[in-house]
Amino acid sequence: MRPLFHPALEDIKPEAILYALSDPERAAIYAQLAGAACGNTCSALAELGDRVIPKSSLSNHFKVLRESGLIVSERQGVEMRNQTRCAELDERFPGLIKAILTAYGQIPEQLKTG
Amino acid sequence: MRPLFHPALEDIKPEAILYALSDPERAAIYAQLAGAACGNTCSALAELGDRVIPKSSLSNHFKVLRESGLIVSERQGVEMRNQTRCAELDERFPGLIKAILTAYGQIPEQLKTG
DNA sequence: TCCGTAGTTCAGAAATTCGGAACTGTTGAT
DNA sequence: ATCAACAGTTCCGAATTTCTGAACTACGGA
Repeated sequence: MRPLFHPALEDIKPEAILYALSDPERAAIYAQLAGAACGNTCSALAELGDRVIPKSSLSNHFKVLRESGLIVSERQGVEMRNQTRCAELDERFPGLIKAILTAYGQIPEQLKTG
Repeated sequence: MRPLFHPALEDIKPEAILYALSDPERAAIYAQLAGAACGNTCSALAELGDRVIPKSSLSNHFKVLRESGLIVSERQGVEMRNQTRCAELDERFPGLIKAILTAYGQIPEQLKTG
């Protein structure tokens, strides 16, 4: 497996963020991660709405989120822990993530103040 | 020519907004409109960066912006006046547009306070 | 009526997305 | 050591979307 790519904070592009979150399924995954205290695995999120997301699609969603700079993924044994880069991102693009999650009506408690 | 479709405020979807602005060219057009006091025409924006945007592409960009709810277009004689729906949108998705334009580093004066 | 201008629509090529099947890497059992 | 189970990735073909030149429509002026 290829090593996972994570962009440096300064290389994160707004268009990549917007693109990644313009897919409601990905946005829901991201919102879920933003709400989870600890990192979440891939398969834990396979069933967000009514449909079951195929695992290749899910894997791709995580890749898009990761490479846009929204999340960090780290292999932990057989599975993958995924966490948001909220704090970092808010520094680079103030208010952006919060406004997007609010627009989707998915703002988690942790982000409400700030 | 078919009548132009504009979604009602309550029908505007966050994913459509994000998608529309995830294209840097469209975002630049939108930022330009947001900065212009009066509406702007299509062809006035044909040359934003270094490349000249083909007019069919430009027409499509405006269509995407319009149908996502970001702008209103109105025929005025032979040309088209385009205006943003900033105020309305900010009511529906507080802070979203401002945060996006800020992220792109294109926040116009009019939006800086508020 | 005929021409020029602004923008839209059409259509085919190119690029992207989706998802099943095969594969990789890790853990635990025998 | 070998095997099986599991989490996730990669591959690749089908379906969808995007792009843009060319044709077309709509309006205004001469």
